[in-house]
Amino acid sequence: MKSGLAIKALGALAQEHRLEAFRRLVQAGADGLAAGALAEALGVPNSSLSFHLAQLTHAGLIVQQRVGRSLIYRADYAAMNGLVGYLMENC
Amino acid sequence: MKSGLAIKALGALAQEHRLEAFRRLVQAGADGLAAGALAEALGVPNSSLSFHLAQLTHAGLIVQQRVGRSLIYRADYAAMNGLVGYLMENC
DNA sequence: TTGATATTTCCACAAATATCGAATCAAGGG
DNA sequence: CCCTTGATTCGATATTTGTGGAAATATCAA
Repeated sequence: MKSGLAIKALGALAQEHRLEAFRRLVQAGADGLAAGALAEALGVPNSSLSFHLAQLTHAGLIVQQRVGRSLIYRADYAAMNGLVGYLMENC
Repeated sequence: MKSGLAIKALGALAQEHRLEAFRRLVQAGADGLAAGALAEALGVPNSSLSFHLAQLTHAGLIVQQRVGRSLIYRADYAAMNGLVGYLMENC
């Protein structure tokens, strides 16, 4: 991982709702979670969460898949490992 | 480490100049680096770097010590390990 | 096609962050 | 005491980020 991407990932996780959302996606594992379920769980309006999910997606930390009407989000473990690896190597 | 502090640390590292400054402080080891030396190395005005060092300090990632006219900054390895540990446990 | 559901995009606005010159503060030397 | 050096704080400004209602998009079911 190069530093530009690491900065994006760090910034994506450096926010209360996003860190919590990511944590829950990690716990949810391969099944992932629908955007709506996540919004309700976090007590955040849909539009706000959508913004945060976009940030996490843009940082490469989560991925999106449409299933029927729902958009399922999943944590990208490899990206997370890449970030931790970067921190351990460089810092 | 609890999530509030993790968010502060993530946010502190999620910036080009701060990540680079922290990286250099880690490499510098126990000797640390003076604020001025760091500012010159990064090519950032003193006042700007001072702002960034304050952010890193507030997040607990670095510590400050006055030596004569200079303020020496050092990376706090324990804090960094705490952050990585938090990420590995929770995410 | 109409309607219901799931979610995103748009918009406007509030709040936080980044930048950097100038003024200020601390410490040491002559 | 005065001057220089090293660094922070202040102040003004530009940029980015976060928020949430309303409108738009997508999918499915009847």
